[in-house]
Amino acid sequence: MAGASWTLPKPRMNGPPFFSRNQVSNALHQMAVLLELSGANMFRTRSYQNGSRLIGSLSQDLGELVASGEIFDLKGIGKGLGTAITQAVAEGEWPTDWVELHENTPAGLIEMLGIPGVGPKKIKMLHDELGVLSVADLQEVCVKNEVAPMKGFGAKSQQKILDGIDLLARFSARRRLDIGLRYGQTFLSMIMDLDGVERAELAGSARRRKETIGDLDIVAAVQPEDVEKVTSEILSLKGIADVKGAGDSKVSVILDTSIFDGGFSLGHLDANVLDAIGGESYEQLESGGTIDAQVRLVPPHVFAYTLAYFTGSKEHNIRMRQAAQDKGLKLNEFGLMPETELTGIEAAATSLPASTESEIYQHLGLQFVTPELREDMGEMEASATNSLPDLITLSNIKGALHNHTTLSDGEASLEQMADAAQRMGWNWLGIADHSPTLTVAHGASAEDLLSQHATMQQYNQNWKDEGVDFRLFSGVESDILEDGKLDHPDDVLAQIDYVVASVHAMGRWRSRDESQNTEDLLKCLDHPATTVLGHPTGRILQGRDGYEVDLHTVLEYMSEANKDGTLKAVELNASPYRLDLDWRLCKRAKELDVPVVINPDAHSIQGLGDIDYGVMVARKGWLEKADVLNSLSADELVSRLGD
DNA sequence: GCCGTTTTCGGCCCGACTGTTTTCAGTCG
Repeated sequence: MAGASWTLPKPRMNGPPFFSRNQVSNALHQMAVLLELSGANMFRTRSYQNGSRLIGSLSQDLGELVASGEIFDLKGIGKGLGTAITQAVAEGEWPTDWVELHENTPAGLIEMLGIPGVGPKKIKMLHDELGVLSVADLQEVCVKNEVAPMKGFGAKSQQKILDGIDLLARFSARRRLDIGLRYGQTFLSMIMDLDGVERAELAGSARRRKETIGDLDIVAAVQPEDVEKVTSEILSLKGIADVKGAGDSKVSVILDTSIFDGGFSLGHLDANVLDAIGGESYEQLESGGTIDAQVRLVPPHVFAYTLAYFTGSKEHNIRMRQAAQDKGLKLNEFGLMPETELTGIEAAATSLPASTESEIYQHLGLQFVTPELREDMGEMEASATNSLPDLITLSNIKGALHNHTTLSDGEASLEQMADAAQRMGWNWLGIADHSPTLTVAHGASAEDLLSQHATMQQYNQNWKDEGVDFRLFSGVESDILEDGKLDHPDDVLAQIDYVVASVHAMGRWRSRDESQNTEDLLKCLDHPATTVLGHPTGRILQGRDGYEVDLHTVLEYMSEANKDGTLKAVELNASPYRLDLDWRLCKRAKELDVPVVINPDAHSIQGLGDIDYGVMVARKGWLEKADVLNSLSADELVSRLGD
């Protein structure tokens, strides 16, 4: 939890609204965690959690909702939370009890929540009875054998805590989507090949394409008489570093990189990213990393239910259960059935049959929800009214605008990149090398940029003459400088096709506050040459948070600008290290009619392949073909870019 | 703390697993 401060946000404005959506959402989330630790009623805790999600994904202006009192109309915001939020937003003051709870909760207790097998109740007991204030304290009292004699604990619990602390120190972090999928798909294909496995699928957050993944869940359909055999076959697969447990229905293991045939390599990393995630030793860290995996073995007739259940999310499952309840049915990982005396797998005998997840949704009168959307972010409502989006697919992609060549810090030449794009079946490719200010990335001079532009025009003419349906677009990734200025003279920018404007001076931007950063981005968008806002927050997953910025305001501003016919698009940076725009905001961009462009930000030929991750996130963000510039033909793009 | 046409109280999703107990509490997903 690097960087988590656990103080309530400070007001950034001098008048209302004193706090932004993100700040209120964060405050509610922190309150939920702190309430949990204080032993509060779990349903009360959940209210804060729901409130946090609700406010965080709000599309309306929070200041206006508060001013008009409509905040109380939101489902999930009642008298308590509504009053607290109103006080904060309108007056700049958090409720006294919120402040006190923050002041009275030692930061170490929050950190202890990360230890597997240790939850709020145990932390509270350890704190109250042994005075434990931190993970280090906890380790000490365990070693001194002071935990085992406590009521409700024992020798095994004490050891489990010590193991958990060890695990937390060794690899506490979640893994990025690309790494998780690499492990997941490899392990899955090994399991599918086993004798006795009839079907198997990746479930969990990997299947939902979350940007990071905690552990892998795989569901396998196995006849009961084969379970024992399959279990032992799984345990003898390569790549298993440790076995955490193996029962009748579940095998729990830890995988390491020996699972990969060709060894483990991350490929090219640009200097910026490498710096943020810990330098040269990073690849070594990843190649020594592990990931937890659970395989659920279930009879074939309950497979679809178990797959749906373990795909989650938890929030989506809750909504599904409520939908079942509304029909007088009970939904669990074994089936969808009328209330019965039977429990567990026995009750499955009374379940409505379903061999696919679609049938489960059908039984509930719902449209099938694709796994990426199962986050309770509006998909249940859309499903009920048969209005889920027709999501973009990889085959809709005809090109991308933000890629690098050897002119700045890319590994491949213009020719090699163009060739690779054609082999991927693309019809066009945009090159946007770095601008002069970014010296670490060998930012190209105006002269070199214009020379590259001339070369591209020549190639374009040649392809046209040869009847090849492929075109290059010349852009630049311009640094956003002080006051939102761009990094080349206007007359230079006017000659090329487009500008991707991105922030790279992260030190400065991260030290400033949200309103100032937002203001500078808006100024930069005012420049007529600015076409695309590149990696909008500058975050590096597992590396560093982005700079503070109110992207809702930025997107609304872009939306207004687009009404004049000028093109202001937001980038969804497809690098698995970034995935920035966040999927939660893709949906907002879509609602505002701000075009999204999925950009691999490729620094090599292989880097173009990162488009896959961009499409995954775009789908998770509800984007359809028409919402994304990548689906345009070269001619259509020319007309969108204007003169 | 939220919710409600069985509405101002009494519910709130559900089950497995673990380790502790001797019928259950805590944690996890």
